[in-house]
Amino acid sequence: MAGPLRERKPPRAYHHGNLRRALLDEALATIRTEGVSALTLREIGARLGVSRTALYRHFADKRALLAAVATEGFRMLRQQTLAAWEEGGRGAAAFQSMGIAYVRFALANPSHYRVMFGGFVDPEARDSELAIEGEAAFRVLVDALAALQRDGIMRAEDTVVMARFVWSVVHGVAMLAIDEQLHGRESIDELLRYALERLRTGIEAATD
Amino acid sequence: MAGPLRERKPPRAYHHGNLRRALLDEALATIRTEGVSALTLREIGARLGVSRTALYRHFADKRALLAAVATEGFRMLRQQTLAAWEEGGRGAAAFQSMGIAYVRFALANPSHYRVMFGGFVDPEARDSELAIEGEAAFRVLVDALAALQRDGIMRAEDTVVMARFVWSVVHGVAMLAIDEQLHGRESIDELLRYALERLRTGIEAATD
DNA sequence: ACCTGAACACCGTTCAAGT
DNA sequence: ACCTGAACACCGTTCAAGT
Repeated sequence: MAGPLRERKPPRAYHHGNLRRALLDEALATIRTEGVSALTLREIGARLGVSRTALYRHFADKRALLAAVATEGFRMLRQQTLAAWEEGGRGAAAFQSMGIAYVRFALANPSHYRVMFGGFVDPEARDSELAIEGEAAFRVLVDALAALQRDGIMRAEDTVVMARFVWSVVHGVAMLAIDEQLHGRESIDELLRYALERLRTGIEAATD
Repeated sequence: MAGPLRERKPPRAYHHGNLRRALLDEALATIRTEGVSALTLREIGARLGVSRTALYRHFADKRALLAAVATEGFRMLRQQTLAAWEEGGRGAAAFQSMGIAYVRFALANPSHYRVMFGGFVDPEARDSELAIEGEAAFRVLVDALAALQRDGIMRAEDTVVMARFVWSVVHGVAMLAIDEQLHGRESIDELLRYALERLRTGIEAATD
């Protein structure tokens, strides 16, 4: 549990290169392995062979580091769900793909996801980079839904409320999966498949 | 941010009474106000006018305190959802009431909810009190769903998978609400109403 | 039994100083 | 600019000791 770690770089050498990126990666790895409450700035520095205070050149404090993790997470999430929507052909099938991409992101990046939604960053400053990225990620979903409504594929109800509902479903599945409340990958896939199908029958426009 | 707090009891006096309960309540209050990452055992002790180490008579360590919070949360959740189901008449309407009771519990007890699902307690020991209470809370949902399936009200699909889906929906709504990703209580109510209605059209048996 | 006080090995953060 | 090392005010936890 303890034991001397340290070195990986010749001591006394400046870090040179992208320390900010290295700090984020090291933090992500620690969160994934030990959980976010076990994250310490000192150990991150030690692992990178860098002074304890070097980090403050790149982040104001620990909260700022976590905010950066969350911001990056929302950006990745937006890109991946948008790619699924566009590459899937922007139709009903693409909407399902978006849902799969969403949960897949959470499973592949549990550290990011936990920080994004674990209550570690307060959603204060409405104009912060974090808030902006969060909004942008949500807008991908709203826009896709609006397009499907225009084509008469989805029910013509309040788009934002519908989008929040869809978000709740995939967020719920992702959270339970990360929390290990579901048991095993197979069980997660089965739930996701079922959820997306029942979501569809719940919000699709009647075809008869 | 700092400032001397302390006292509330004559110093040097033994606590007498239910210290365990007092410790839990103080922890809950701090989590609600400052967040779980700001919870310190020393401050809990100080607030109760008790030694820093008195806590170890009732909990093995900080994780055990959090586990107790989570366990209590699952017990309350089970009682409240079960009450909604039974008092609602065990039908389709009662099922909706269960959903409302679930989200209401989360909103009324965000400290409990955050600890239950925030990744602070590892879901290790399968036979721990925590795991048992968690299973019991989930079983209320499974049993209700099974009853509705027997009456032909719900689709005759895998009950556990269906239950996990329903859980995902209410869990997603609850989490987003606690995270302040929705904006305001009115918005939360609107989403919950919509979600429960679309959940119904998604999983109810066809009536024609 | 239940509680205390000192001690230990940690934290995040600041700040004067080095290159 | 970017990094260091010492220092400060905190943590969780242990342990001998008190009632």
